[in-house]
Amino acid sequence: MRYSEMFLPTVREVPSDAETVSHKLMIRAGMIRKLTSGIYSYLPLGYRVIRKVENIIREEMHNAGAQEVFLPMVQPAELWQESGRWVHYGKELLRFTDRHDREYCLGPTHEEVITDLVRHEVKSYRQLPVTLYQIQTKFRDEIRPRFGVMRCREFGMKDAYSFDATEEGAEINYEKMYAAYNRIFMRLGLKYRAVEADSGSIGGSYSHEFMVIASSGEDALVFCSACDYAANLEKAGAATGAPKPEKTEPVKILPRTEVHTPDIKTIEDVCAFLNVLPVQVVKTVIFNADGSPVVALVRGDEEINPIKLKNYLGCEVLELAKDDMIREVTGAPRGFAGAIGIKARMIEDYSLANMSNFVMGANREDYHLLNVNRGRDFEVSECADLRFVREGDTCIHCGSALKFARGIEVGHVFKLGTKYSQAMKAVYLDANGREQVMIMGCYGIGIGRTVAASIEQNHDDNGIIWPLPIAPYQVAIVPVNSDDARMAQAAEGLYQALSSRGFEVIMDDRNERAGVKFKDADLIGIPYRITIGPKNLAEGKVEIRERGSGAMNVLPLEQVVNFITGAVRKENE
RNA sequence: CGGGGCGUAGCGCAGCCCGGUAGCGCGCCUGCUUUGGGAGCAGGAUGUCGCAGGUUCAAAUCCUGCCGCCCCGACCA
Repeated sequence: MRYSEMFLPTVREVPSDAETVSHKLMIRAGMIRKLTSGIYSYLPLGYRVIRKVENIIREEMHNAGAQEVFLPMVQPAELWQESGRWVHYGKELLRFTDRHDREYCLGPTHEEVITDLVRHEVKSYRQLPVTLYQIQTKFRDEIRPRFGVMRCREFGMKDAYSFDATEEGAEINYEKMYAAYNRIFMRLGLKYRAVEADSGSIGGSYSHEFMVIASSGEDALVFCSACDYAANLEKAGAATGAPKPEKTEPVKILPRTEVHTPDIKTIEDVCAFLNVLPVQVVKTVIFNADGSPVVALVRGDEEINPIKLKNYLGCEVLELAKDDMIREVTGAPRGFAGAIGIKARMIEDYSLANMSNFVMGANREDYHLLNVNRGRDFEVSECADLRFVREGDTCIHCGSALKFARGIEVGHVFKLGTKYSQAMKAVYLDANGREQVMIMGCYGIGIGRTVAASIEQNHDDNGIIWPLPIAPYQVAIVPVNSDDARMAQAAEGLYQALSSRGFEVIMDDRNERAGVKFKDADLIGIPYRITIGPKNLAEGKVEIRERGSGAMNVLPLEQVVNFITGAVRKENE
């Protein structure tokens, strides 16, 4: 396209409310504009990239046997009441009423709608399995939208849903999608990692997140330095038993004593006051699990991972106990809780395994206990992995050291099981004529977020560096001086030649100085720039520069088409 | 929802403390010059100073209320 005719408003100055590189560059490159908090318009350049990503996803979905549908965004409350999420989804679900006072919501995801569709049409095992997907705008009323399209309220998402008659079938579908996702993110040219994840409010038995590695990422991920284990920090399993140097002699159990610790509440304070190390202290944390108190014990230098605890308990809502509940179970204010005599269900983390003669709250205001020992002083019947792993911890699979990285979650695959099909009665008749509940899976990719993640990974000081498969245009033609008839003519010739062969080309025919054109071409990240300048043109030559590597080639006009064809073909391999 | 900040030309900002004709840079329009990394000169257009109310002879500036946006936290596929 001719630049002079394009709606491509690039800006030199960075908008003051942009924080991340991708947000700044998407605005500067004229890809997006904000309408209101967390809601963005895509301009032509941005939308071209979106469509490229969508089409790659479409191809791989079709290869994986999924069929495209298009589901409503406005959904009736009844459906959500049936699944139970009208109550549980919370304020992220934007609800409203129509003129008849009927209740609706904007779809933040589409399990209910798709389950409703399939339960009406699928009656027999002969019709299964079926996998459907759509690319839709979702709305989630995020508490705090940020980072441009990375975490916004209205966003484009590809979501696929599989329905199977058998567990084995569901597994196969999950594997198919997992493989398709790997192909998608590979084709998009992203450095990513698939990690084990918690399934969160979508529910279901297990899931993987696809994380694009980026220092600006909102999520922490953990991976093994030796084997291929990788997990979300929330999910990452800690090796059982605290790593302890081998002990030669049995520990002498010392008599328990109570010490006065006025206003000493945190582990840090306790350690300083009693001159002990955090590894000699047991942290006693009281939670409110669906209204009942639950006590979790962990070594003083570790942190409780509430998601692990929640999954262990299988409760609906888990939060830190309020002061009155703490007083109720410990008889003391916050800061002095301990295991001895506490009135609640108690679970200890594996990190307590080798501890003896440790420090603990006394369940009495301003007192702690020294030389507490399990068995003698208290018993805990339940033991589980409750703590956050830390960098350097041992891998639960191979025992090597774990490493940390930051990532942007761009895709998530869930094995849902029967959570929705059960609640919404999506059933079929099996070969024996018996009614069975369908087994579901769901698989999402955030489109806009994927684009932003790509920019986070592919940019320099001058702007975006698009990987060829998602570049909005492949080639930019820059005649250094558009007033010069010979340059303009050469540019026009190349433009026609490349366009007619199916390449996507921007011809910068603006009456701007060369510097401006170069800056814009760099900013919007076009992979190949063909510069037509006076000296080279006098010899019938032009210059081709690669945006990413900066590699430069000067070659005769008539070889340009071949060069670009070859370069694009090579990239696609 | 708690804490903090901001709202003045299309964009980025100054002016506000200490009330007195609304400014700068970029962009935009016109002309001339210039033309390989965001040009120079000359001329020009553009504002209900977020909204509402109050104080005052006089409010961008002081006071009250509201709205919007951003950041930190809590929360969350």
